[in-house]
Amino acid sequence: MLRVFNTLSRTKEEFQPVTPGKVGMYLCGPTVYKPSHIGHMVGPVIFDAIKRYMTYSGYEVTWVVNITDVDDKLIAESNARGIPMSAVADEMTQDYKNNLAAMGVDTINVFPKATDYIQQIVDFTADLIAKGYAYESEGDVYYDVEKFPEYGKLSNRTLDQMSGEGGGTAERKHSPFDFALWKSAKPGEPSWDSPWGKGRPGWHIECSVMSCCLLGETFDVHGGGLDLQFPHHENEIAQSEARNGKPMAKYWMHNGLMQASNEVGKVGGRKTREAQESGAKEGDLASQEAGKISKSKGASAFRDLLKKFQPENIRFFLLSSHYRRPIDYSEERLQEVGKGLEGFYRYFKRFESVTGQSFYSLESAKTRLEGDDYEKSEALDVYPEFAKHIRELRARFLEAMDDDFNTAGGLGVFFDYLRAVNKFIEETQLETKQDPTAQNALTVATTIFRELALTLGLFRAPVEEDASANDALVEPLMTLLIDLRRAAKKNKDFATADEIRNRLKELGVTLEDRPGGVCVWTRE
RNA sequence: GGCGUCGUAGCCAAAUGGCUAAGGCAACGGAUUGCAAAUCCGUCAUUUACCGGUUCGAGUCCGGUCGACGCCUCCA
Repeated sequence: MLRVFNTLSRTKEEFQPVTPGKVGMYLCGPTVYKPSHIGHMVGPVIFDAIKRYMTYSGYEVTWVVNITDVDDKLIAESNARGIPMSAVADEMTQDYKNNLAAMGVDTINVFPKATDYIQQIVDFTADLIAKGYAYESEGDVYYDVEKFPEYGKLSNRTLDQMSGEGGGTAERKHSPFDFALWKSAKPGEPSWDSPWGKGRPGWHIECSVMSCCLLGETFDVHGGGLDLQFPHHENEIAQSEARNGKPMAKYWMHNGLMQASNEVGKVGGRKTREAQESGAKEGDLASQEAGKISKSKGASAFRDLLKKFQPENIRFFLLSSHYRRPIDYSEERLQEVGKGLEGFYRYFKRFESVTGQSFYSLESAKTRLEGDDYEKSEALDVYPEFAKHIRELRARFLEAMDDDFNTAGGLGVFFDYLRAVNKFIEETQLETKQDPTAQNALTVATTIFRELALTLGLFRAPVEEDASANDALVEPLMTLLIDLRRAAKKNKDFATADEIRNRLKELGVTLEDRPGGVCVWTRE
């Protein structure tokens, strides 16, 4: 039984979709005006794992991630670069999608763009005016927050609490908290026709409209970063529920934000504003503090990070803490996680050398029910203790994931799993003995591991080797060196054997002598 | 100022109020090895920032103190 933390109730709830067996999931995607940074990958990777796990659990999931391609920031960027807004949007959308593809986030069903829904946005806005929840003012259309009594229910605040806050010029608005559904166009700005004159959509309306068009008036999961809880998601609720008269989403899920420990300054929050107002005397200090990574300042482009780290390394890192917690970004942390990952890769090679099968080609169960069946395999029962252990590990993993997608707990189980299978190889001496019975048991155990790893989108395919590092000569040269070294060892000429190994190590190549006179090499 | 989150070992990080507080990284022993590497075995939190309370029982619930952070303004 899946349990999900719902921001609306601030508790974990049993997951029961609106329509049995089907799940509609909407994640707020980016405003495409700058290249994405690592913070933009947090949500997609987490919800990718959530979708995979839900699918594995037997749900048919439709996942929508929107692209907001019309916005003040896009207009500013377009002006700054002297190219059309649509060109900026196309370029950054491509960057975003490239990054998702690199990260293996390929489970998103629809990427709707706001500009493809202008007519629906106009209709939606007109509905809100007709129902008395919005009003026109000098070509703009505003949502009248006073008319929606539940305003603030998601972020747990009331209009009274906020009074004295909020701001900007309120001349055109009834209340400073009213927000724009439609903005009139200034000369030269991209615009569309509407009953209120030429203009463009406000920020929040596109999500209400596209989620409704694609997933229905009430869908199951609405996700996004914690920073979107207010005002974005609050406003989406106000718009959608006022228009449709029913709950917008059953479960609201918010992921914690990526924090940068020092390289990116603190950019949000009251301190900065105060610092600015008081002559920035705290500014320098504040910029040294930890703070969330923001695209409005300095975070390096994700595509550059991909040059330094394997996508799987980044994915493993993102899944190594619970999704609702903030996660600190640092290259050291990424490297540390990478060391842990290597143990898995080594095991996959070991598995292949012992059974002759590639881990990546194992056909594992696609659903939990299939897996329940598969784990009963008699090949495993030949080794009762091992069988019991493997089944316990699988149960522990599923238990962790059922409890609000505890990927960190699940990854912990993976390391126990790794030890179990390595130990099994030692105990059965599979590296030096032919033992089909033990090989079968190991294959079953490893296939179950693959089944679980795939629910997180991990270990789907071999990590790409750096093509430039391996030209056709490397393989035969390594074979030559290893043969020479073997001959030296046979003659007890360990000095030569060690020199070969040491000098290769200096070149970044590690030799490992395995039982049976086998020598394996790996490079960094 | 309002609302909220968090504080678990040297670092990272799990844990429906209930058995010995997972796991990773680092470190240190041992097995194995010609020596290594890898792997396995073992050590590494009498205790969850601090103080008090509720309870048969608290990392977990309540109150307070200290500290870190988020939102209230563009954000994933």
